[in-house]
Amino acid sequence: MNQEIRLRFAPSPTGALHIGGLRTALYNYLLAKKLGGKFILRIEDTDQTRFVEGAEKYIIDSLIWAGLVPDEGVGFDGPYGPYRQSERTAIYKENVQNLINKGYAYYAFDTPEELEKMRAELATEANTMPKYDYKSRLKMKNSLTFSKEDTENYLQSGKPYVIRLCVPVNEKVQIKDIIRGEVSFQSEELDDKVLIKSDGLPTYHLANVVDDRLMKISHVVRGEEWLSSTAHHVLLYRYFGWEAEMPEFAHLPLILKPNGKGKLSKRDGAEFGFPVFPIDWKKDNDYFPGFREFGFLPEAVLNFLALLGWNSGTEQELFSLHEMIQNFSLEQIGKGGARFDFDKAKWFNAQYIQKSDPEIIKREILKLYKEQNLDPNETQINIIYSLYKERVHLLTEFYSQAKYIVTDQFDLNKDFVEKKWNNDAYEKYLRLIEDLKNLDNWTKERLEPVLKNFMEKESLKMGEVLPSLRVMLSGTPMGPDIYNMILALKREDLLERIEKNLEKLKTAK
RNA sequence: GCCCCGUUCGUCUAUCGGUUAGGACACCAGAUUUUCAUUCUGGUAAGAGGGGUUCGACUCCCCUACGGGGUACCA
Repeated sequence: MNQEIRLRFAPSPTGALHIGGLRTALYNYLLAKKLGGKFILRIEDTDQTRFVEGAEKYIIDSLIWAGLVPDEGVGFDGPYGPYRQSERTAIYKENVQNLINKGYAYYAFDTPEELEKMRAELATEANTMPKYDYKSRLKMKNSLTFSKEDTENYLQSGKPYVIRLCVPVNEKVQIKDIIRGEVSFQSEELDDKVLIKSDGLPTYHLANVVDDRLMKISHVVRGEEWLSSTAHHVLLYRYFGWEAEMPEFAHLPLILKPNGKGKLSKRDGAEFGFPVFPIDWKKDNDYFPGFREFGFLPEAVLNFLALLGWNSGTEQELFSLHEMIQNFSLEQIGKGGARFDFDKAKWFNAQYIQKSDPEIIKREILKLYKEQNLDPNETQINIIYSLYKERVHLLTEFYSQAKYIVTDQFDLNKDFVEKKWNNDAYEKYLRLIEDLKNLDNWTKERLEPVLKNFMEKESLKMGEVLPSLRVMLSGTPMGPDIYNMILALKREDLLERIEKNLEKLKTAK
């Protein structure tokens, strides 16, 4: 087999792309690039009832943010378009006609009510969910039970109908899955899947097989939720006469909720306090901040996602996209579902903040402050970066922790005020301010003796003075080296700020 | 209910019949930072249970349990 390598990521535009989808895209991208092939974006918009405005653009924007830019697809062109399934209905109809001619598909005229009735009537204890299959199809209204004339008449009448796959009896359907090995189904267990819906649009099953064939897809890498229906897909390939050139299949394990109970869903973000979307998603009155808004670098998200299920077989944890491509293989993907671990995601991000080109991080810092209507100068940005790059896990912390360098608008840490601050020290700090005022030419070397003196004279410990001073300076008792913090501010501003916040501490207590 | 897939430290995982079961996150302790964070060092911690196969099983087979997915004119 010496065919071109082509992989597709095929989401449906029913809402924001979630992080599991992004991982699927990543694995497709990695394999495509590893094998020197193409990465294709196909939009599976065959369900008009679930169509969500803006979702398609969101998917594209997310992929671009993450750096997984398609070679072909919706928004990127290519020789196998259109890449939007809603624009390919004629193709599906033509192909399904071929199936009907060969007797592998048939028309079905049952209304939703009639289907429901069938399920209710046929339900037994041993089979609580009866299917439209070899057992029931001859009891239903379809071209198998209608005479030729009746079928013709029905079709002409303009009444709605669907086209179903006629699944055989007593056949073993085998699937070769790169991740799971051989998986087999007995055909009696399979239902007569709808291929064309009454609105004339295809279902996923038909559309994905036809498109994968026509778009010359070499590998289908998708979520585990598709494993069961792959048997139907194999049958379709067979009936179309394409079985010998079927793509290879790989079904990915799912990303689970942190508590392991079920797959990660869109609502979990709000519940557990972490992002589940790459970038922010606004819909009606809902707003979901994404990884980007939480302060993640895309490289970190990719690295985190890649390792959620895949490993290189070595002890390396940090991979650039390029290294991931070099090392990737589907065989190295685990079979079990992986729980989402936000702590680990943050750890990756901290690593990337430290590793990344300082200019990129500084640009992000500036953006962050601009969003808050602050305009730090270059010197301040440099100070923020160098003082905090080893302390933060999220880019947003460059603002939340370091904004005191740019503004004096911040609250004093409540916990400190209540538990640590003692008003007995008030007078002492007044005297420190005097000492500082009397000191000119501030440098670390000149400040140090002043502070040491102060502690000795007032019999205060480092552990009391440093947090207290930090609170007066920045609002929180934690932070980088105190001298660096002091020197990060202008002398007059600093003195003024300490005085002001010392008063605040006193009155707040 | 039925079908399919899965199950190694709390979490992500390595191991592809013979290892003191390794690494990472988290956690704990010590060192450094005369504070916090970072960093460094060390530590706690795992093969769901039961049967086989084998000289030998985390690795292979079967059963059970548990988890997940599917069972739509949704993808």
